[in-house]
Amino acid sequence: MTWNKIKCNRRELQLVGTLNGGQSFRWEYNKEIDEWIGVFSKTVWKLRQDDEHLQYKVIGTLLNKTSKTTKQRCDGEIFKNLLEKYFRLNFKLSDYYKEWSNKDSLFQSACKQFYGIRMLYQEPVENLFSFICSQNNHISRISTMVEKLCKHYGDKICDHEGTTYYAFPDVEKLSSPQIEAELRDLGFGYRAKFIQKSASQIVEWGGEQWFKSLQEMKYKDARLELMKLCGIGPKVSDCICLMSLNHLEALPVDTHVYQIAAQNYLPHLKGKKSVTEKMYSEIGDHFRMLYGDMAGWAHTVLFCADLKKFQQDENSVPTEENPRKRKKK
DNA sequence: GATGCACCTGACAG
DNA sequence: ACTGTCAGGTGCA
Repeated sequence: MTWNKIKCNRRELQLVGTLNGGQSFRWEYNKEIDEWIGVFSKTVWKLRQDDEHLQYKVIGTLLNKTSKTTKQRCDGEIFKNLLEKYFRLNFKLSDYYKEWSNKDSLFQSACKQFYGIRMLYQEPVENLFSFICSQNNHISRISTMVEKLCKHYGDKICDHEGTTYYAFPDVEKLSSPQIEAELRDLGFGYRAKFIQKSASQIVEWGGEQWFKSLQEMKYKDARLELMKLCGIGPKVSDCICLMSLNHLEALPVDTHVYQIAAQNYLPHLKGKKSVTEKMYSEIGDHFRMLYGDMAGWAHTVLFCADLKKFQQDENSVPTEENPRKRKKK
């Protein structure tokens, strides 16, 4: 099978920063051949880049099994459209980088090395349960937990080069009562209850339709609605708003973002033990003031720069302000 | 309404 | 090999 191509240069899309920046936990990079393999939309994808294109192959898919209307279009443009939507390629990113650079000198210096960082447009269900797993947790363990969810409760898509690939399970499956005990046995800890409980709440409130209504709501309303779910607080709620509900002003404030904010913009917040709700909204509002209505996307670029900075600084001497970070993955 | 603390597990540093 | 620490937070007292 040959590679399909979408015109898109490296300034507009940088795969490593976008796929490995903590947005999705399902992409794997093969260094030897410079290719990515991953799953979204019940489809297994291989991706790579040249200077002028994003290249892709569809390794396997369940789409033609789930709907007849899809089947007719599967040979055509459907995969290209899915990919363009996933990477939000309709946004001219370099224009936004210019805009954010003009508004903020820190962004201006950070973005030089970290161009092409895109906000993925993810599926709400996968996004929500992945980030329930993310709380108080390492990226490496989050990835294995997400894979476990897929392997045990998702539909098999295909085998490829010795690995079996699974779609992310639907909410109905995760809502069944025995799930909590099963997930505990699988090592999910206290998150097991959150997953089962949230799933049944979502089913009760209308499943996919409920997510659709959240997209149509104002950001702040959608945020509060999500926080009614068990195991979803301010931070995870903002992750979901930003990454799968198209509320690009949503801005998740985690420990990293707090550090960045206190270090560079809001010095009076330095040295606090934890992020209170008041601090949380102060930090979010500051960035929204600074960058405007796509502040969440802009802050993700800063966040990536921060992650990578620590990876590069691995051999440097840790200080109190910059403690030794654990290796990601 | 604000603050403090327990929470599952395993990856990683010492 | 063998620990202690702690991670992209949240619920509950």
